[in-house]
Amino acid sequence: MSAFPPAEEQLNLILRGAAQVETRDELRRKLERSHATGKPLRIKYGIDPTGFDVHLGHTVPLRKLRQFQEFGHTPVLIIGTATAAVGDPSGRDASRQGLTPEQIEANARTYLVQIAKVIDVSRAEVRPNGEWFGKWGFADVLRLLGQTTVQRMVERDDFTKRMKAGTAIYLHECLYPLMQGWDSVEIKADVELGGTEQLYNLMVGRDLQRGAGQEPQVCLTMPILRGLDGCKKMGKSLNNYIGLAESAREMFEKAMSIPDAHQVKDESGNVVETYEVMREWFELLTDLPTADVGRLMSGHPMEAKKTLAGEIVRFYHGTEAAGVARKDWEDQFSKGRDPDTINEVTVPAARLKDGAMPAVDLIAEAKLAASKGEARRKIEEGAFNYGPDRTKVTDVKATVPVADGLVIRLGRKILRVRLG
RNA sequence: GGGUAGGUGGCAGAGCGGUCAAUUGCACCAGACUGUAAAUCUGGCCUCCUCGGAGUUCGGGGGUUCGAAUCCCUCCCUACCCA
Repeated sequence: MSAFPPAEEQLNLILRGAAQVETRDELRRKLERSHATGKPLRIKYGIDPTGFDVHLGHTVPLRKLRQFQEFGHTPVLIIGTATAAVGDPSGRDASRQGLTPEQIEANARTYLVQIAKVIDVSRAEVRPNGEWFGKWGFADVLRLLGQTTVQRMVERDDFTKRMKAGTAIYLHECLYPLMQGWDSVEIKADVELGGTEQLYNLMVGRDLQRGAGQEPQVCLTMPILRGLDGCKKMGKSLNNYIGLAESAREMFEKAMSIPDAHQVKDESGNVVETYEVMREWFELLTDLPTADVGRLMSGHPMEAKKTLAGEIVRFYHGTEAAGVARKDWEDQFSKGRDPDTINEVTVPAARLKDGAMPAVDLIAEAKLAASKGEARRKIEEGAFNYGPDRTKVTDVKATVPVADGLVIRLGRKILRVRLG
């Protein structure tokens, strides 16, 4: 008796939302065998600890991994401690900076904490790939390099683009796909997950596994999540992401700011293609059935987006927090009231003169603007106001009477001042 | 090793002795409009203030000049072609 659901049933769910499978038949066979023998499949997902934040873009494959886990398969998380030092060239138009071991170590820890919000890490295998690459000598590296050719490496789209654009491609970047592929050999992966831009790297894993006499892994890619701009890939470098560590409030607000749709235009300004960004987010980030999404999308876009934002927040912060975040958002932006909870900033009481301080200083002190010059400009633009009746300041030299608990606003930003 | 073209503000990309804190586009911020979306229009986008100015910027260092992002020397870096 197998604890696994029938292969066909698993297959249907697994393929939902997926971009590509190499190959579908192999996946079915693996699922059938696992169903028959009761032996879980080993599902690999690799993440390079290159920063502090895991963001929603990562969760697209992670959620797929979670689905496998719920069926009873074994997630194998590769923490790219060795590969992070190289830097993945995939989808890049410039070479990526390698990191120091200390940074990598610190990042790896924070990553796991965040990943635990999506999958059950206690029931997953977590393997830093420094585990094996750390033991390698130069001869091992050479053997790995002998597994591919310059032609095959160079035919990749991202390298071709960089060659054309004349940006540097370093040799060590060519090593990256081989390393990632070798991880699959080490852990005997049955399936590897990744974004569509990972297809090349994933396929290298198949070759290396074949070379090592293993059954090649199935490559399953997920669509790339667009960032807050609704256009480019969500990522750290573009600062268009929602991090898993962010508060319910931040998540909700950011999710609400995504465009409903994004239009791609040609040089003469004609619309070539339109993406329904909101629908993509629904499909990649929530479990709502397709029918529900369709119904929401044909209703009022703002309602649909509130549902979307609420679903995202609920997953990471729970139902209650999602409700609060929604109410706060509605208060602040729809009703033009202050939300119940406002971030606070402490201003030293010594800065006050006769209970007041120059508006420019207040704004700079509260970090609502990057510099005093910017604060001045924002005042002139009429972006600053304070207090319950939203007194607007337009005179650059004006002072603001500051009492403990005063609410100040600049554009969409809002803060409560505490005297310290 | 030889040759050629380059390194300018978050990115792209002008400028090639004074009028350059540096045209323009993208990104970003704010205002109007609104659904805090998009589109559109407007303003802003190195820092400081007493708003008139002042101080630091154009790969690093040095030099020529009354004056340099712009000329010279040197070092570092990149791409392309040849070997």
